[in-house]
Amino acid sequence: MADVTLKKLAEMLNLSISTVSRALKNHPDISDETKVKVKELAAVLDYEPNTYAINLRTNHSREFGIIIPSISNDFYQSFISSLEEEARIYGYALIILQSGNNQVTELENLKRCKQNRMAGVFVSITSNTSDISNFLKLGEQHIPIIFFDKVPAFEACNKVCVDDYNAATLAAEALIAKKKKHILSIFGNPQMSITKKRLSAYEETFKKYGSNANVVIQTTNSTEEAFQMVQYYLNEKDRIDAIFCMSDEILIGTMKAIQIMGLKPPADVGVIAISEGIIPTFYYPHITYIETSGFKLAKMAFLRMLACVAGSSYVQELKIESVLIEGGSL
Amino acid sequence: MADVTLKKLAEMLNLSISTVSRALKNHPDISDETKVKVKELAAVLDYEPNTYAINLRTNHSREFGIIIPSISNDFYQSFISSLEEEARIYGYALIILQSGNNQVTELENLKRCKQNRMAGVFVSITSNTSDISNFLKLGEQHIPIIFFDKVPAFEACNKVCVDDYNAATLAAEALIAKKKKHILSIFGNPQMSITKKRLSAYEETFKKYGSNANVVIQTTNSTEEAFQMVQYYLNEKDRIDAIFCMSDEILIGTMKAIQIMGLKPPADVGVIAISEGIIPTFYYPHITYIETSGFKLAKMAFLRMLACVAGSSYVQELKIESVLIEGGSL
DNA sequence: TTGAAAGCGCTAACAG
DNA sequence: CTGTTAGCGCTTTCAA
Repeated sequence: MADVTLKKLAEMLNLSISTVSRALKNHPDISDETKVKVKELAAVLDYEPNTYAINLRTNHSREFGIIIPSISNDFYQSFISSLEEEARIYGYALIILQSGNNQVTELENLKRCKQNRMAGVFVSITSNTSDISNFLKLGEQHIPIIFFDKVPAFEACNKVCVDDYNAATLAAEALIAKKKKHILSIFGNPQMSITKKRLSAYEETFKKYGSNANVVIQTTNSTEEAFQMVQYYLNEKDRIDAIFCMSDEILIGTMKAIQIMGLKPPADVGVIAISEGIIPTFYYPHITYIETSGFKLAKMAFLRMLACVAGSSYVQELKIESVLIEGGSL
Repeated sequence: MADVTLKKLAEMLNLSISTVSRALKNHPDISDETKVKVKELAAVLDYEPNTYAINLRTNHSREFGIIIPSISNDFYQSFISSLEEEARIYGYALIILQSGNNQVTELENLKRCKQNRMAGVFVSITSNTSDISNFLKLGEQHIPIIFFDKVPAFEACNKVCVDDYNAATLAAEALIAKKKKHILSIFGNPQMSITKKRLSAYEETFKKYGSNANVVIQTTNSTEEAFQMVQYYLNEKDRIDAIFCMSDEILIGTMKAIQIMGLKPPADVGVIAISEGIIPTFYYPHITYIETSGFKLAKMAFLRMLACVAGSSYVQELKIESVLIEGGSL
């Protein structure tokens, strides 16, 4: 069966193409009688407007691009999942592009977004991306860009991210409230701005409360390293009484070590993490964590995008406050 | 800066639009001299063809749709991640549509794929989808459909999935090899074909080997239920010596129960699962599992899709063999 | 070797 | 209230 087009409908009804077009969109100029006739036939023939023609004509599509280092990450997963839901509700489609944390691929993906004249692009940059001039170029083409999570330091762009100071502060406060005295605190790659922010807020909080706790700060790049590190500290004579994990990755290594030694939180050692929220439920008791939810962030990013698409031209930096979720491990 | 079009290039070079178009695509009719001239200017002005116009003209796009119950699932995540990589390499974009395991949403998504004249669609159906006539309609529009993972029972369609018989057989064989005698075997929703297949292969294998093991079969719908169930069985006098988990979901509940009771695999109880492969590494020792990798499945599905796009019209059912990954928990 | 022209399906300004 | 017309940017016959 060949495609049903406006032309075909028009011919069958002995109307002009424009009348049919208008009738279908409820244009006030068209008589009710005609509207009914047209709509009926369209329904019968299962007419569907040709998206390509509409795109060409209007010079934009209802597609958003999203460029992320990798989809294999609980945070991005929840972000995407949530974003797709919103997008669908508003009649937009979501196109996923992974950069593999590689700047070259990231740029290629950006180019695709430009070529395909996306309605807008969400970006979480790679850890090496410093020059964002290429991203800003899309702005000239009136393609709004919303940076989320891993955002550039550059000021004049739309950003939506987790409030890292807030998250780390909450974690420190929870440890202080539980009167922990010997705390192993494991942070991620010290080069990343996320680590810097969390670390400084964490340390400041202990100072602010005049805590006398012995806070050991360590950094690591992998689950495996965290695993080794925690084993080492748990074997010391003056054993630590709590562990703070800056990320899910670190939490996984930490819990492996705790399990191999046959220890049980919170009695043997307290555990608290900053997490997306899935991993903490894999253990018993659930891990107490500071939530950095991709869901909420996605809702916020999407709202900002809608505003930009609608013409908002000013730039905003939005932050999401975290909350403490008690799991029983601290 | 306004968009650069063929027309603009043609005017600037005093050539016709068609000549410019042909020069850009290396048409043999065009002289080398002209080609160079045109390409140079195009490069300088950063000419980019208008995708919308091309789509309209050629009546197809380089976009694949993928409809899944939810992206929040390790298996789909690895599948999508892998599929996106392949797609990008071949110049295709991937559009994600979640059905939320809801048939109505699934149908809406399908409609979108049709409306947007996707080059092809990958589908993993909801657990309730039985009527796939709507999917097959896309075939009439020459939009190939590849079903993966959760595939319909209906014969005449392209399917790519895990070999469930094989996976369950491997698990049973591993348990027999370890001489386990009292095995709690937890399966998922008994309505789903995946459960039926795995269960029958599992039971058959014990029979085939003439095993005298006491194999307790249970089914469950959630992590929480599995958690309760495992606790119950671990508290019995004649305690089980191994647990088989049909899915990651079940494995998580199982491990929670094992942890709360302070038991350590494999000495206290053996554990084996059918899994995507991420979750088993969260525990120590790693869980021994039968791998059902989304990565491999995606590569296969993509190849099949390319063939279909290229015109292959016959229907195939492809299966992926699983492998046993020793983690140390059995 | 190049150009002219038609047309993909739709929208919208303009004219009746 | 309805029709005519031009045109979005590109591809592709057909003609020169």
